[in-house]
Amino acid sequence: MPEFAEVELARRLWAAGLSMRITSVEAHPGTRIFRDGSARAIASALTGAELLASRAHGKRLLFTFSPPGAPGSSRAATHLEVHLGMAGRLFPAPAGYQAGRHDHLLLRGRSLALVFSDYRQFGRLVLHRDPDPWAALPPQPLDPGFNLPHLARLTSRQPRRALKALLLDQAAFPGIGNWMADEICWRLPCHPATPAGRVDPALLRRIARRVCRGAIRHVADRNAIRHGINGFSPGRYVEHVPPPAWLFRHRWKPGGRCPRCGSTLARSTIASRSTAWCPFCQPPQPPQA
DNA sequence: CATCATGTTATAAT
DNA sequence: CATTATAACATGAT
Repeated sequence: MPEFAEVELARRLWAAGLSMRITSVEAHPGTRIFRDGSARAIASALTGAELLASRAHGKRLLFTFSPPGAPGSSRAATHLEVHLGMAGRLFPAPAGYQAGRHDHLLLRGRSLALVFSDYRQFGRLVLHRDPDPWAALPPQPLDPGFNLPHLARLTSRQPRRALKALLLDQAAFPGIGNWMADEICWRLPCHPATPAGRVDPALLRRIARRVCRGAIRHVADRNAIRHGINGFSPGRYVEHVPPPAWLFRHRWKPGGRCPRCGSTLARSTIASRSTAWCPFCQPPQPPQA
């Protein structure tokens, strides 16, 4: 499920445990979540550690922990990288929370527990020992480096590539997923199969940034306020969603209509993902610049 | 029972 | 080599 804004929300929810010392760790071994390492290695690295920092980049999360034991220890910090896959969630829970069937990692502290839950197990947890495992990452849509020359490079690099495929490329648009990609295409407005070379890079930059900011406001900010850091209620995945003026609210409803012109939305598979668009606002474009 | 789902990756095909 | 399609992953909702 998680795209840019849901990932940011997940980061904020686990940030409820900042400066908390992990007294015990429960990690279900044998699930795919730990396929890049081992549940035991994570448990032993984090037991006794303190949560120092959290970062998010695109759909990825990085939580930094002190080395287990004394604060003055010379051992390097440990980083836990989290990817939520299609159905992963992070949430804070009461200290005595009992792990459910799909809760794969619990970090227990004195006052609360941090939980990673993922019923589909497409997510993953990876341990990093490097001082900076995120040394070189592409600019995100809201970063300063996401400027016009950068966008011009993205659209001209592979001019024949479908716009939607470019939007889903995490090296180009970190954090953009299936619903945000459709939202951006709809607002441009461009048919999702439009060749990237035909898209105005300045417009693409502006709309992508606008959709990201809106998603943060509607999905991360409001849910974080509602949950509160002491609320603990994991709640449903999305309680607050973008308003009805967004394509998001209509795209999967049978007979859903374009919020702008009222046309019945079209849908089919583009860039191997199911895609919705307005046939009137986003007519197909011939593959030529 | 069949289909689909806010994602990634390995592999095959073009 | 580069782009694109497909299958696989595990579970729940419709």
